[in-house]
Amino acid sequence: MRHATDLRSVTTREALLDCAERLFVEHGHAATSLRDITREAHANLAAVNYHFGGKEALIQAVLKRRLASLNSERLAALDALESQAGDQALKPSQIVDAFFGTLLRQAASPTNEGGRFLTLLERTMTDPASFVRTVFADEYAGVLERFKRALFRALPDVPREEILWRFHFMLGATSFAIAGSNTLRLVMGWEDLGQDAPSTASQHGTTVETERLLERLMSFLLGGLRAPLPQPAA
Amino acid sequence: MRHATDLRSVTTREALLDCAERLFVEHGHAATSLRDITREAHANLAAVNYHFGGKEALIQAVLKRRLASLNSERLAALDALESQAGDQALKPSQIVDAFFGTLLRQAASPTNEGGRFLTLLERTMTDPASFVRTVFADEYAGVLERFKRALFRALPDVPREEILWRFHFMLGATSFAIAGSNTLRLVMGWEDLGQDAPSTASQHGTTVETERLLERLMSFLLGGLRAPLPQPAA
DNA sequence: GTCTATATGTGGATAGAC
DNA sequence: GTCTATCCACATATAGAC
Repeated sequence: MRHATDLRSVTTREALLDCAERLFVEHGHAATSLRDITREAHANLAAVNYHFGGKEALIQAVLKRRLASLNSERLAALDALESQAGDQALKPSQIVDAFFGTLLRQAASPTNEGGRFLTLLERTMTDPASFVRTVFADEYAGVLERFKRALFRALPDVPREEILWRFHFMLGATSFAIAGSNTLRLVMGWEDLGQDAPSTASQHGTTVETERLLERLMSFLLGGLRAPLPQPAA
Repeated sequence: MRHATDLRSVTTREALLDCAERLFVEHGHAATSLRDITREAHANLAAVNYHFGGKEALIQAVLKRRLASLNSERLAALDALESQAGDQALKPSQIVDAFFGTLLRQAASPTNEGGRFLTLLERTMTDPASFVRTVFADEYAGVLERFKRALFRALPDVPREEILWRFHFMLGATSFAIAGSNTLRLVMGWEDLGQDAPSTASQHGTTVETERLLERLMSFLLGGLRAPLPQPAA
Protein backbone atom coordinates (compact mmCIF):
# COMPACT_ATOMS: atom_id res chain seq x y z
CA MET A 1 0.00 0.00 0.00
CA ARG A 2 2.90 2.38 0.39
CA HIS A 3 6.36 2.15 -0.94
CA ALA A 4 7.54 5.68 -0.58
CA THR A 5 8.84 6.53 -4.06
CA ASP A 6 5.17 7.34 -4.34
CA LEU A 7 4.29 8.44 -7.85
CA ARG A 8 5.39 10.92 -10.49
CA SER A 9 8.09 13.10 -8.93
CA VAL A 10 10.94 12.62 -11.32
CA THR A 11 13.19 15.09 -9.63
CA THR A 12 14.27 15.12 -6.03
CA ARG A 13 12.68 18.47 -5.63
CA GLU A 14 9.28 17.16 -6.61
CA ALA A 15 9.64 14.07 -4.51
CA LEU A 16 10.32 16.25 -1.52
CA LEU A 17 7.26 18.36 -2.20
CA ASP A 18 5.03 15.33 -2.62
CA CYS A 19 6.23 13.52 0.47
CA ALA A 20 6.25 16.64 2.57
CA GLU A 21 2.68 17.37 1.59
CA ARG A 22 1.50 13.92 2.53
CA LEU A 23 3.28 13.94 5.86
CA PHE A 24 2.06 17.43 6.68
CA VAL A 25 -1.50 16.35 6.09
CA GLU A 26 -1.09 13.27 8.22
CA HIS A 27 0.79 14.72 11.16
CA GLY A 28 0.96 18.47 10.72
CA HIS A 29 4.12 20.29 9.78
CA ALA A 30 5.23 20.85 13.35
CA ALA A 31 5.29 17.14 14.03
CA THR A 32 7.02 16.29 10.77
CA SER A 33 10.80 16.39 10.79
CA LEU A 34 13.06 16.89 7.84
CA ARG A 35 14.39 13.45 8.56
CA ASP A 36 10.92 11.98 8.10
CA ILE A 37 10.50 13.74 4.81
CA THR A 38 13.84 12.95 3.29
CA ARG A 39 13.63 9.33 4.35
CA GLU A 40 10.25 8.97 2.69
CA ALA A 41 11.45 10.70 -0.45
CA HIS A 42 14.61 8.62 -0.67
CA ALA A 43 16.56 11.81 -0.53
CA ASN A 44 19.38 12.98 1.62
CA LEU A 45 18.81 14.96 4.76
CA ALA A 46 20.67 17.91 3.33
CA ALA A 47 18.50 17.94 0.22
CA VAL A 48 15.78 20.06 1.75
CA ASN A 49 18.21 22.71 2.68
CA TYR A 50 19.81 22.60 -0.72
CA HIS A 51 16.62 22.80 -2.74
CA PHE A 52 14.50 25.05 -0.59
CA GLY A 53 16.76 26.69 1.92
CA GLY A 54 15.13 25.39 5.06
CA LYS A 55 12.06 23.80 6.54
CA GLU A 56 9.88 26.87 6.53
CA ALA A 57 10.60 27.51 2.90
CA LEU A 58 9.66 23.92 2.09
CA ILE A 59 6.36 24.30 3.86
CA GLN A 60 5.66 27.48 1.98
CA ALA A 61 6.52 25.84 -1.31
CA VAL A 62 4.11 22.99 -0.60
CA LEU A 63 1.32 25.42 0.11
CA LYS A 64 2.09 27.75 -2.75
CA ARG A 65 1.99 24.94 -5.28
CA ARG A 66 -1.56 23.99 -4.36
CA LEU A 67 -2.95 27.42 -3.67
CA ALA A 68 -1.64 28.92 -6.87
CA SER A 69 -3.17 26.16 -8.94
CA LEU A 70 -6.49 26.36 -7.14
CA ASN A 71 -6.82 30.09 -7.35
CA SER A 72 -5.84 30.43 -10.95
CA GLU A 73 -8.51 27.89 -11.81
CA ARG A 74 -11.00 29.86 -9.77
CA LEU A 75 -10.17 33.03 -11.59
CA ALA A 76 -10.46 31.27 -14.91
CA ALA A 77 -13.90 30.02 -13.97
CA LEU A 78 -15.01 33.47 -12.97
CA ASP A 79 -13.56 34.99 -16.11
CA ALA A 80 -15.47 32.52 -18.24
CA LEU A 81 -18.72 33.25 -16.46
CA GLU A 82 -18.33 36.99 -16.68
CA SER A 83 -17.38 37.13 -20.33
CA GLN A 84 -20.29 34.85 -21.05
CA ALA A 85 -22.72 37.02 -19.11
CA GLY A 86 -21.68 40.18 -20.89
CA ASP A 87 -22.47 43.15 -18.69
CA GLN A 88 -25.14 41.40 -16.71
CA ALA A 89 -24.61 40.45 -13.09
CA LEU A 90 -23.92 36.81 -12.42
CA LYS A 91 -26.24 34.61 -10.42
CA PRO A 92 -25.08 33.91 -6.87
CA SER A 93 -25.11 30.21 -7.58
CA GLN A 94 -22.66 30.67 -10.43
CA ILE A 95 -20.26 32.60 -8.28
CA VAL A 96 -20.50 30.15 -5.45
CA ASP A 97 -19.85 27.31 -7.84
CA ALA A 98 -16.86 29.01 -9.39
CA PHE A 99 -15.34 29.41 -5.98
CA PHE A 100 -16.38 26.42 -3.95
CA GLY A 101 -17.19 24.03 -6.74
CA THR A 102 -13.77 24.54 -8.24
CA LEU A 103 -12.26 23.74 -4.88
CA LEU A 104 -14.13 20.50 -4.45
CA ARG A 105 -13.59 19.38 -7.99
CA GLN A 106 -9.90 20.04 -7.75
CA ALA A 107 -9.80 18.19 -4.46
CA ALA A 108 -11.32 15.21 -6.20
CA SER A 109 -8.92 15.24 -9.11
CA PRO A 110 -6.62 12.23 -9.49
CA THR A 111 -3.62 14.37 -8.60
CA ASN A 112 -4.86 14.44 -5.05
CA GLU A 113 -6.05 11.48 -3.11
CA GLY A 114 -9.35 11.95 -1.39
CA GLY A 115 -9.52 15.02 0.71
CA ARG A 116 -5.81 15.40 1.27
CA PHE A 117 -5.67 18.75 -0.36
CA LEU A 118 -8.67 20.01 1.54
CA THR A 119 -7.13 18.99 4.81
CA LEU A 120 -4.03 20.91 3.88
CA LEU A 121 -6.06 23.95 2.97
CA GLU A 122 -8.11 23.80 6.12
CA ARG A 123 -5.03 23.68 8.30
CA THR A 124 -3.44 26.48 6.35
CA MET A 125 -6.40 28.69 7.01
CA THR A 126 -6.08 28.34 10.75
CA ASP A 127 -2.38 27.84 11.22
CA PRO A 128 -0.91 30.07 13.89
CA ALA A 129 2.54 30.35 12.33
CA SER A 130 3.09 33.64 10.60
CA PHE A 131 5.07 32.22 7.70
CA VAL A 132 2.04 30.11 6.85
CA ARG A 133 -0.37 33.00 7.11
CA THR A 134 1.82 35.02 4.82
CA VAL A 135 1.57 32.51 2.00
CA PHE A 136 -2.13 32.21 2.49
CA ALA A 137 -2.68 35.93 2.42
CA ASP A 138 -0.51 36.42 -0.65
CA GLU A 139 -2.18 33.71 -2.65
CA TYR A 140 -5.70 34.62 -1.69
CA ALA A 141 -5.76 38.37 -1.74
CA GLY A 142 -6.47 38.80 -5.43
CA VAL A 143 -9.04 36.07 -5.77
CA LEU A 144 -11.05 37.20 -2.81
CA GLU A 145 -11.19 40.70 -4.16
CA ARG A 146 -12.59 39.51 -7.47
CA PHE A 147 -15.17 37.25 -5.91
CA LYS A 148 -16.27 39.81 -3.42
CA ARG A 149 -16.94 42.28 -6.19
CA ALA A 150 -18.89 39.68 -8.11
CA LEU A 151 -21.03 38.90 -5.09
CA PHE A 152 -21.70 42.55 -4.39
CA ARG A 153 -22.98 42.93 -7.92
CA ALA A 154 -25.04 39.78 -7.75
CA LEU A 155 -26.72 40.73 -4.48
CA PRO A 156 -27.18 44.47 -4.71
CA ASP A 157 -29.85 44.66 -2.04
CA VAL A 158 -27.92 42.77 0.63
CA PRO A 159 -25.66 44.87 2.83
CA ARG A 160 -22.05 44.31 1.90
CA GLU A 161 -20.98 43.55 5.39
CA GLU A 162 -23.58 40.83 5.51
CA ILE A 163 -22.29 39.33 2.28
CA LEU A 164 -18.78 39.26 3.64
CA TRP A 165 -19.84 37.48 6.75
CA ARG A 166 -21.79 34.93 4.80
CA PHE A 167 -18.90 34.38 2.49
CA HIS A 168 -16.82 33.70 5.53
CA PHE A 169 -19.38 31.25 6.87
CA MET A 170 -19.38 29.50 3.52
CA LEU A 171 -15.65 29.11 3.71
CA GLY A 172 -16.04 27.45 7.06
CA ALA A 173 -18.74 25.08 5.93
CA THR A 174 -16.69 24.09 2.91
CA SER A 175 -13.60 23.69 4.96
CA PHE A 176 -15.38 21.10 7.01
CA ALA A 177 -17.15 19.55 4.09
CA ILE A 178 -14.59 16.93 3.39
CA ALA A 179 -11.61 17.63 5.48
CA GLY A 180 -13.03 17.54 8.99
CA SER A 181 -11.10 14.51 10.05
CA ASN A 182 -12.55 14.43 13.49
CA THR A 183 -16.02 15.81 13.44
CA LEU A 184 -17.14 14.06 10.32
CA ARG A 185 -16.64 10.69 11.90
CA LEU A 186 -18.32 11.76 15.07
CA VAL A 187 -21.29 13.40 13.47
CA MET A 188 -21.81 10.58 11.07
CA GLY A 189 -21.46 8.03 13.80
CA TRP A 190 -18.62 6.19 12.17
CA GLU A 191 -16.18 4.44 14.41
CA ASP A 192 -12.74 5.81 14.93
CA LEU A 193 -10.35 4.02 12.66
CA GLY A 194 -7.61 3.73 15.23
CA GLN A 195 -4.59 5.81 15.97
CA ASP A 196 -3.53 7.46 12.79
CA ALA A 197 -6.47 7.20 10.50
CA PRO A 198 -6.01 8.73 7.08
CA SER A 199 -8.17 11.43 5.62
CA THR A 200 -11.75 10.41 6.11
CA ALA A 201 -12.94 11.23 2.68
CA SER A 202 -10.41 9.08 0.89
CA GLN A 203 -12.28 6.07 2.15
CA HIS A 204 -14.95 6.48 -0.46
CA GLY A 205 -13.42 9.30 -2.40
CA THR A 206 -14.61 8.40 -5.81
CA THR A 207 -15.72 11.02 -8.24
CA VAL A 208 -19.30 9.97 -7.69
CA GLU A 209 -19.12 10.64 -3.99
CA THR A 210 -17.55 14.00 -4.57
CA GLU A 211 -20.30 14.89 -6.99
CA ARG A 212 -22.92 14.12 -4.38
CA LEU A 213 -21.05 16.01 -1.74
CA LEU A 214 -20.83 19.00 -4.02
CA GLU A 215 -24.57 18.96 -4.53
CA ARG A 216 -25.21 18.74 -0.83
CA LEU A 217 -22.79 21.49 -0.04
CA MET A 218 -24.02 23.78 -2.77
CA SER A 219 -27.61 23.68 -1.65
CA PHE A 220 -26.53 24.32 1.91
CA LEU A 221 -24.32 27.23 0.93
CA LEU A 222 -26.94 28.83 -1.26
CA GLY A 223 -29.56 28.36 1.40
CA GLY A 224 -27.34 30.18 3.84
CA LEU A 225 -26.32 32.86 1.42
CA ARG A 226 -29.90 33.71 0.53
CA ALA A 227 -31.34 33.34 4.01
CA PRO A 228 -33.51 36.17 5.27
CA LEU A 229 -31.49 38.94 6.83
CA PRO A 230 -31.20 39.09 10.62
CA GLN A 231 -32.73 42.54 10.86
CA PRO A 232 -33.98 44.06 7.60
CA ALA A 233 -33.48 47.63 8.71
CA ALA A 234 -29.89 47.61 9.92
CA MET B 1 -0.75 45.00 28.85
CA ARG B 2 0.48 41.70 30.14
CA HIS B 3 1.99 40.83 33.41
CA ALA B 4 1.65 37.09 33.34
CA THR B 5 0.12 36.28 36.70
CA ASP B 6 -2.88 36.88 34.53
CA LEU B 7 -6.10 36.59 36.46
CA ARG B 8 -7.84 34.26 38.85
CA SER B 9 -5.74 31.12 39.04
CA VAL B 10 -5.07 30.88 42.69
CA THR B 11 -3.34 27.57 42.48
CA THR B 12 -0.31 26.73 40.37
CA ARG B 13 -2.37 24.12 38.62
CA GLU B 14 -4.90 26.66 37.43
CA ALA B 15 -2.24 29.13 36.42
CA LEU B 16 -0.67 26.46 34.27
CA LEU B 17 -3.98 25.66 32.63
CA ASP B 18 -4.74 29.30 31.93
CA CYS B 19 -1.35 30.14 30.52
CA ALA B 20 -1.12 26.97 28.51
CA GLU B 21 -4.49 27.67 26.96
CA ARG B 22 -3.52 31.13 25.92
CA LEU B 23 -0.21 30.09 24.47
CA PHE B 24 -1.76 27.16 22.65
CA VAL B 25 -4.24 29.47 21.01
CA GLU B 26 -1.55 31.90 20.02
CA HIS B 27 1.09 29.53 18.74
CA GLY B 28 -0.37 26.03 18.70
CA HIS B 29 0.61 23.38 21.18
CA ALA B 30 3.42 21.99 19.05
CA ALA B 31 5.18 25.32 19.03
CA THR B 32 4.64 25.93 22.73
CA SER B 33 7.24 24.53 25.09
CA LEU B 34 6.82 23.73 28.73
CA ARG B 35 9.41 26.37 29.37
CA ASP B 36 7.18 28.98 27.77
CA ILE B 37 4.23 27.90 29.83
CA THR B 38 5.92 27.67 33.18
CA ARG B 39 7.71 30.96 32.68
CA GLU B 40 4.45 32.70 31.89
CA ALA B 41 2.71 31.08 34.84
CA HIS B 42 5.53 31.96 37.25
CA ALA B 43 5.87 28.31 37.98
CA ASN B 44 8.76 25.96 37.92
CA LEU B 45 9.63 23.92 34.88
CA ALA B 46 9.00 20.72 36.77
CA ALA B 47 5.54 21.84 37.83
CA VAL B 48 3.83 20.62 34.69
CA ASN B 49 5.17 17.17 35.17
CA TYR B 50 4.23 17.17 38.79
CA HIS B 51 0.68 18.38 38.34
CA PHE B 52 -0.24 16.72 35.07
CA GLY B 53 2.33 14.09 34.33
CA GLY B 54 3.59 15.46 31.05
CA LYS B 55 2.92 17.79 28.22
CA GLU B 56 0.31 15.68 26.47
CA ALA B 57 -1.68 15.32 29.65
CA LEU B 58 -1.58 19.07 30.12
CA ILE B 59 -2.93 19.65 26.66
CA GLN B 60 -5.69 17.18 27.26
CA ALA B 61 -6.55 18.84 30.54
CA VAL B 62 -6.80 22.22 28.85
CA LEU B 63 -9.17 20.87 26.25
CA LYS B 64 -11.24 18.82 28.65
CA ARG B 65 -11.88 21.76 30.91
CA ARG B 66 -13.44 23.80 28.11
CA LEU B 67 -15.22 21.03 26.27
CA ALA B 68 -16.80 19.58 29.38
CA SER B 69 -18.15 22.95 30.40
CA LEU B 70 -19.44 23.73 26.93
CA ASN B 71 -21.14 20.42 26.40
CA SER B 72 -22.80 20.23 29.77
CA GLU B 73 -24.28 23.63 29.12
CA ARG B 74 -25.49 22.46 25.74
CA LEU B 75 -27.16 19.46 27.25
CA ALA B 76 -28.77 21.63 29.90
CA ALA B 77 -30.16 23.91 27.21
CA LEU B 78 -31.56 20.97 25.29
CA ASP B 79 -33.03 19.44 28.41
CA ALA B 80 -34.80 22.68 29.21
CA LEU B 81 -36.24 22.95 25.73
CA GLU B 82 -37.43 19.40 25.65
CA SER B 83 -39.05 19.38 29.05
CA GLN B 84 -40.76 22.61 28.12
CA ALA B 85 -42.02 21.22 24.83
CA GLY B 86 -43.49 18.14 26.43
CA ASP B 87 -43.76 15.40 23.85
CA GLN B 88 -43.79 17.73 20.89
CA ALA B 89 -40.85 17.97 18.53
CA LEU B 90 -38.66 21.01 18.92
CA LYS B 91 -38.24 23.62 16.24
CA PRO B 92 -35.00 23.41 14.28
CA SER B 93 -34.12 26.93 15.30
CA GLN B 94 -34.36 26.00 18.96
CA ILE B 95 -32.02 23.07 18.52
CA VAL B 96 -29.56 25.06 16.51
CA ASP B 97 -29.57 27.75 19.12
CA ALA B 98 -29.04 25.31 21.95
CA PHE B 99 -26.00 23.94 20.18
CA PHE B 100 -24.40 26.83 18.35
CA GLY B 101 -25.85 29.69 20.33
CA THR B 102 -24.57 28.18 23.53
CA LEU B 103 -21.16 27.94 21.94
CA LEU B 104 -21.04 31.54 20.89
CA ARG B 105 -22.44 32.84 24.11
CA GLN B 106 -19.93 30.89 26.12
CA ALA B 107 -17.17 32.11 23.84
CA ALA B 108 -18.24 35.65 24.63
CA SER B 109 -18.37 35.16 28.37
CA PRO B 110 -15.91 37.17 30.44
CA THR B 111 -14.03 33.99 31.33
CA ASN B 112 -12.74 33.90 27.80
CA GLU B 113 -11.33 36.81 25.94
CA GLY B 114 -12.76 37.33 22.52
CA GLY B 115 -12.70 34.25 20.39
CA ARG B 116 -9.87 32.52 22.17
CA PHE B 117 -11.99 29.58 23.11
CA LEU B 118 -13.35 29.20 19.61
CA THR B 119 -9.88 29.16 18.15
CA LEU B 120 -8.98 26.42 20.57
CA LEU B 121 -12.04 24.45 19.62
CA GLU B 122 -11.45 24.89 15.94
CA ARG B 123 -7.91 23.63 16.18
CA THR B 124 -8.98 20.74 18.33
CA MET B 125 -11.42 19.64 15.69
CA THR B 126 -8.76 19.36 13.06
CA ASP B 127 -5.71 18.45 15.07
CA PRO B 128 -3.81 15.52 13.62
CA ALA B 129 -2.47 14.27 16.94
CA SER B 130 -4.31 11.24 18.22
CA PHE B 131 -4.22 12.25 21.86
CA VAL B 132 -6.14 15.37 20.90
CA ARG B 133 -8.69 13.51 18.85
CA THR B 134 -9.29 11.18 21.74
CA VAL B 135 -10.32 13.96 24.07
CA PHE B 136 -12.50 15.49 21.44
CA ALA B 137 -14.26 12.24 20.66
CA ASP B 138 -14.83 11.44 24.31
CA GLU B 139 -16.26 14.80 25.18
CA TYR B 140 -18.47 15.10 22.14
CA ALA B 141 -19.89 11.66 21.64
CA GLY B 142 -22.82 11.99 24.02
CA VAL B 143 -23.85 15.49 23.05
CA LEU B 144 -23.84 14.80 19.36
CA GLU B 145 -26.03 11.79 19.85
CA ARG B 146 -28.63 13.82 21.71
CA PHE B 147 -28.64 16.65 19.21
CA LYS B 148 -28.80 14.34 16.25
CA ARG B 149 -31.86 12.66 17.66
CA ALA B 150 -33.47 16.00 18.30
CA LEU B 151 -32.83 17.12 14.74
CA PHE B 152 -34.17 13.90 13.30
CA ARG B 153 -37.40 14.47 15.19
CA ALA B 154 -37.60 18.09 14.21
CA LEU B 155 -37.09 17.39 10.52
CA PRO B 156 -38.88 14.10 9.92
CA ASP B 157 -39.15 14.55 6.17
CA VAL B 158 -35.47 15.28 5.56
CA PRO B 159 -33.27 12.23 4.97
CA ARG B 160 -31.13 11.58 7.99
CA GLU B 161 -27.94 11.48 6.03
CA GLU B 162 -28.72 14.92 4.72
CA ILE B 163 -29.30 16.23 8.21
CA LEU B 164 -25.98 14.87 9.35
CA TRP B 165 -24.14 16.52 6.50
CA ARG B 166 -25.82 19.80 7.15
CA PHE B 167 -25.04 19.56 10.80
CA HIS B 168 -21.45 19.07 9.83
CA PHE B 169 -21.54 22.08 7.52
CA MET B 170 -23.00 24.13 10.33
CA LEU B 171 -20.14 23.13 12.56
CA GLY B 172 -17.73 24.37 9.93
CA ALA B 173 -19.48 27.67 9.45
CA THR B 174 -19.58 28.25 13.18
CA SER B 175 -16.01 27.25 13.58
CA PHE B 176 -15.04 30.01 11.21
CA ALA B 177 -17.55 32.44 12.59
CA ILE B 178 -15.21 34.05 15.04
CA ALA B 179 -12.10 32.03 15.12
CA GLY B 180 -10.91 32.22 11.52
CA SER B 181 -7.91 34.29 12.30
CA ASN B 182 -6.69 34.35 8.77
CA THR B 183 -9.63 34.29 6.45
CA LEU B 184 -11.70 36.74 8.37
CA ARG B 185 -9.18 39.47 7.90
CA LEU B 186 -8.78 38.65 4.26
CA VAL B 187 -12.43 38.40 3.45
CA MET B 188 -13.26 41.52 5.34
CA GLY B 189 -10.41 43.37 3.75
CA TRP B 190 -8.75 44.30 7.00
CA GLU B 191 -5.03 44.69 7.01
CA ASP B 192 -2.84 42.13 8.60
CA LEU B 193 -1.96 43.26 12.06
CA GLY B 194 1.62 42.16 11.84
CA GLN B 195 3.42 39.05 12.85
CA ASP B 196 1.57 37.59 15.75
CA ALA B 197 -1.80 39.17 15.70
CA PRO B 198 -4.14 38.10 18.45
CA SER B 199 -7.52 36.56 17.92
CA THR B 200 -9.36 38.72 15.46
CA ALA B 201 -12.58 38.82 17.34
CA SER B 202 -11.09 40.20 20.49
CA GLN B 203 -10.58 43.46 18.66
CA HIS B 204 -14.19 44.36 19.09
CA GLY B 205 -15.26 41.43 21.17
CA THR B 206 -17.86 43.11 23.27
CA THR B 207 -21.07 41.40 24.14
CA VAL B 208 -22.87 43.58 21.66
CA GLU B 209 -20.71 42.44 18.79
CA THR B 210 -21.19 38.84 19.75
CA GLU B 211 -24.91 39.32 19.82
CA ARG B 212 -24.87 40.64 16.28
CA LEU B 213 -22.61 37.87 15.12
CA LEU B 214 -24.91 35.34 16.65
CA GLU B 215 -27.84 36.77 14.76
CA ARG B 216 -25.94 36.72 11.51
CA LEU B 217 -24.73 33.23 12.03
CA MET B 218 -28.10 31.89 13.09
CA SER B 219 -29.88 33.12 10.02
CA PHE B 220 -27.15 31.69 7.84
CA LEU B 221 -27.25 28.33 9.58
CA LEU B 222 -31.01 28.07 9.47
CA GLY B 223 -31.03 29.09 5.84
CA GLY B 224 -28.61 26.30 5.07
CA LEU B 225 -30.34 23.77 7.25
CA ARG B 226 -33.70 24.37 5.61
CA ALA B 227 -32.42 24.78 2.09
CA PRO B 228 -34.17 22.76 -0.62
CA LEU B 229 -32.78 19.28 -0.93
CA PRO B 230 -30.30 18.55 -3.71
CA GLN B 231 -32.42 15.84 -5.29
CA PRO B 232 -35.84 15.31 -3.73
CA ALA B 233 -36.07 11.66 -4.73
CA ALA B 234 -32.78 10.25 -3.55
C1' DG C 1 4.67 21.28 46.43
C1' DT C 2 8.64 23.60 44.77
C1' DC C 3 13.13 24.06 43.07
C1' DT C 4 17.98 22.96 40.82
C1' DA C 5 20.56 20.24 38.11
C1' DT C 6 20.88 17.14 34.78
C1' DA C 7 19.95 13.09 31.80
C1' DT C 8 18.63 12.03 27.31
C1' DG C 9 16.72 12.70 23.01
C1' DT C 10 15.66 15.06 18.68
C1' DG C 11 15.45 18.71 15.65
C1' DG C 12 17.32 22.01 11.95
C1' DA C 13 21.22 23.47 9.82
C1' DT C 14 25.96 23.43 7.67
C1' DA C 15 30.86 22.34 6.23
C1' DG C 16 33.24 20.01 3.14
C1' DA C 17 34.36 15.62 0.50
C1' DC C 18 32.74 13.38 -3.59
C1' DG D 1 23.42 17.75 -6.80
C1' DT D 2 24.38 14.37 -3.37
C1' DC D 3 26.19 12.52 0.77
C1' DT D 4 28.54 12.09 5.59
C1' DA D 5 29.56 13.81 9.77
C1' DT D 6 28.88 16.99 13.04
C1' DC D 7 27.51 21.26 15.55
C1' DC D 8 24.39 23.33 18.46
C1' DA D 9 20.06 24.75 20.23
C1' DC D 10 16.30 23.33 22.66
C1' DA D 11 12.79 19.99 24.15
C1' DT D 12 10.81 16.73 27.72
C1' DA D 13 11.43 14.43 31.64
C1' DT D 14 13.33 13.03 36.18
C1' DA D 15 16.20 12.55 40.38
C1' DG D 16 16.80 14.31 44.56
C1' DA D 17 17.57 18.35 47.86
C1' DC D 18 14.74 21.62 50.26
